[in-house]
Amino acid sequence: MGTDTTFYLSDDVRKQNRFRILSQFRQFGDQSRTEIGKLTELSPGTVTNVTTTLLNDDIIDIRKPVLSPSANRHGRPRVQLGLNPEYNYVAAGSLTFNHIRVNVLDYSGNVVLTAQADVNTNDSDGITIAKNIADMLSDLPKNAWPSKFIIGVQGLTANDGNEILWSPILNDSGRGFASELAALTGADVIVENDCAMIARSLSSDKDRQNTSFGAVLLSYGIGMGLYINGNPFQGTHSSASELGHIPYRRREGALCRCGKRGCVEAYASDYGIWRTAHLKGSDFLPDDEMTSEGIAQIIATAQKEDGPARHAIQEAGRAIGHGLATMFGLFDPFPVVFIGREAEALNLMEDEIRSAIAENFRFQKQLNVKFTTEDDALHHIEKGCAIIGLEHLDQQAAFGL
Amino acid sequence: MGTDTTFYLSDDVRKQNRFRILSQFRQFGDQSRTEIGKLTELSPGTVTNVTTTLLNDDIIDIRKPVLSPSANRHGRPRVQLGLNPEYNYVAAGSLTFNHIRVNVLDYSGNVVLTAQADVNTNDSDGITIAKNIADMLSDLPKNAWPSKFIIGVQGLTANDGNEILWSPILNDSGRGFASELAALTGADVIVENDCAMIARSLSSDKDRQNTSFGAVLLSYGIGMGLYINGNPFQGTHSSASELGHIPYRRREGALCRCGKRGCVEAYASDYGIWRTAHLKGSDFLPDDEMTSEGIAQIIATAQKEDGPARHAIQEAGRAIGHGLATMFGLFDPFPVVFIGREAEALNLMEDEIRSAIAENFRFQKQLNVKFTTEDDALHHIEKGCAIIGLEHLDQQAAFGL
DNA sequence: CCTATTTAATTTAACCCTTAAAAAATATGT
DNA sequence: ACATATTTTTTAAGGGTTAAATTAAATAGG
Repeated sequence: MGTDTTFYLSDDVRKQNRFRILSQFRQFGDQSRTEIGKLTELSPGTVTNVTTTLLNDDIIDIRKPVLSPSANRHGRPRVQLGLNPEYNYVAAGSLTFNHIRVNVLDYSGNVVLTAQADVNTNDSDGITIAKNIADMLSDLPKNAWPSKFIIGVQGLTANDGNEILWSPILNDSGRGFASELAALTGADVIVENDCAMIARSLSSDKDRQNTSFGAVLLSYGIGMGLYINGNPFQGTHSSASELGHIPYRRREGALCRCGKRGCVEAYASDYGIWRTAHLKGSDFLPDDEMTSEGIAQIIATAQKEDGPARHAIQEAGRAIGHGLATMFGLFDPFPVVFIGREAEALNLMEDEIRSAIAENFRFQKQLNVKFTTEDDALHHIEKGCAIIGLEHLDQQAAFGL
Repeated sequence: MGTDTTFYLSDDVRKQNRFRILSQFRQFGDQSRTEIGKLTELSPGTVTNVTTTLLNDDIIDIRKPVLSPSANRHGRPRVQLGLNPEYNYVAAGSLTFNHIRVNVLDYSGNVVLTAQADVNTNDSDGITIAKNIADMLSDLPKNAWPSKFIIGVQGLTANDGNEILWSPILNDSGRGFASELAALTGADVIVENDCAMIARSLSSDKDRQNTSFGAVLLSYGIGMGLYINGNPFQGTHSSASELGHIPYRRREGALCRCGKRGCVEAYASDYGIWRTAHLKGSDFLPDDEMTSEGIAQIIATAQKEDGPARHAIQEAGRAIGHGLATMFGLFDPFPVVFIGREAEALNLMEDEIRSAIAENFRFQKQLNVKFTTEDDALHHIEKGCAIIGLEHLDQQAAFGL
């Protein structure tokens, strides 16, 4: 929380308290000054001072002077304050294989626009992709124009959010769409790893506050977002934590879409499962013949009967277990949330995952890692992006620039 | 740097600036108030205020009013201030296979005592080990008694420094020596991972400020300490980053001292190399027959001629390369510092390490990671511990408790 | 209807910290 | 001695926070 700027005069204290109070509104919604004071442990006088300047700056708003229905029947009623929706806007989107979806949210977090479109991601250049995205905002009134545009993308993104370093769904030109989009919209464009955003979204859950967990996305690829004791993990310069490309079967391994052999992904992603289920050779990379329906079919069949489909799912489980065991050795064990199309087959792979972990992980006899599943990966990617964008606005509002 | 406590009143500002100034002395040694002011960007008045209270608290000291020989010949001479050596003391030690070494340092960082002893680490209980360590302080005058005792140990240590979770050189009772030592000495005892301390020591190097790097210890085991953009990496609850136990040859793998098969360590540690060089079976775990001299012999032979010794070193290189490639996928590539007995054979393994990385690492065509070597692992372990201990004292002096 | 009671929010006075500017201290050079 | 140079301390002003007092705005009750 907060920011670790140099911090040595009282001006910084004021800004810090401004941010503190904005975060309070962000997390718990509309509140009275009294509540803010109690929860932030700031004195009533300070709350008055800070909220007065926030009101003057149009960052917060006075809501109807409703007094909580059941509570305090006596006394002066509390005045509810809340984030001013019109203070600023952010766009939060997801860019997935051949598909774009964008939400625009006001400063208080309400979605004011949702749009989606199909784009040929792999074959388009950056300008085309940027235009497609920008066009989705055409219905937006000018006064609701976003100043931040956060997009979750499958692939490696730079820590500063300025660059996509590698992506399985974008070519070299397509990777550069962010700067084009910034030029077209005038917004600050930030690209983030899809799984990091899922984790960001899940981390706002009350039960995950300040905990460690990994969000594993099982779909077109195998990705992971990781939180360590409440902080998002990042590599030295990218989103990193590439669970999908941990070596699983080095030498004799199956071909991975990254070009190498034997990655976890080559066995555990949808195309890996498809390949195993259809008894194709380990060099075969499915293309158009693999469809969403085909994958759903495999999962359904695997649930019903023992056979190639179920074996494929189980092999995926072993690969994932191997990858998780490796990660547990480097990051310590953490609870795992599975999400994405194949997550619904977790019941079929859980035994394989757990025994692969037991076989590979050291230092602890019995390791009972908690597994859960979540639905709707796209929703969480976009929610994570929205959180990032709104947090940027909060910092801007609190610290100025 | 600093601490991320809640921060909302001017009292916190003062403490923060106190810490700022102490860190300045810690990093650059004796200085005048003017220099402190310039480097910390605090005003002369503030420097006077803070140094006055620090002087009153006996935390800093007035040095001889030497004025720099060549510089300013006119004007009032600067008064050199410095950390008061007698303010407090720390002990910094290393606990390695059958050996203990301890340094006691005064608050300004001077070593005032060095002692070492042999202990049967694997067969001793916690009380015995603690007594052995405490006895090493017997020559110490009471006024130089350490209030912090930091010890670097091979194995997994808890993030809070209170516990050794697993160690190849300690049995279950031995692992508990820290609390016994605290009781015997009255000091706060903190246990830290040996490689994390090596990395801590190296991170204080000016060229490594705010950078990323890994310190790989090649000796009785394979360990690693990792810095990510200037911050020490820690797992969710332990020192983690166990490079040595990344799966390398899962199924057909050689036996590792951790009980599993095919770990990187099973090929790259001294016993792994010994085993390969002596053409022993993959289940053979050498004991007394493996000596320091024997390892030195293998390295010397490998340097001279092609044969089993050199092949063993090269196989070690492939295992290390595999481990590093896996880490690079999870943390992004980082420069590596090799240290420990086998580091001097880096010239014989570098090609194998690099080609194993090239074979396993994705996302980047040409990866030119910087390799360097460093001598005297024990020295760096102890220096890292000393830095930790003194930093604790600085925080105590600045923030009170 | 008017007043006591209760709770919320603001104002006031005191305190702490920082900084810029002025003053004091302490040397050198002539 | 006296002017000059540099370092350090002191002073006054400004900003932030808090505890306590005050003001505001509602309910309850006779």
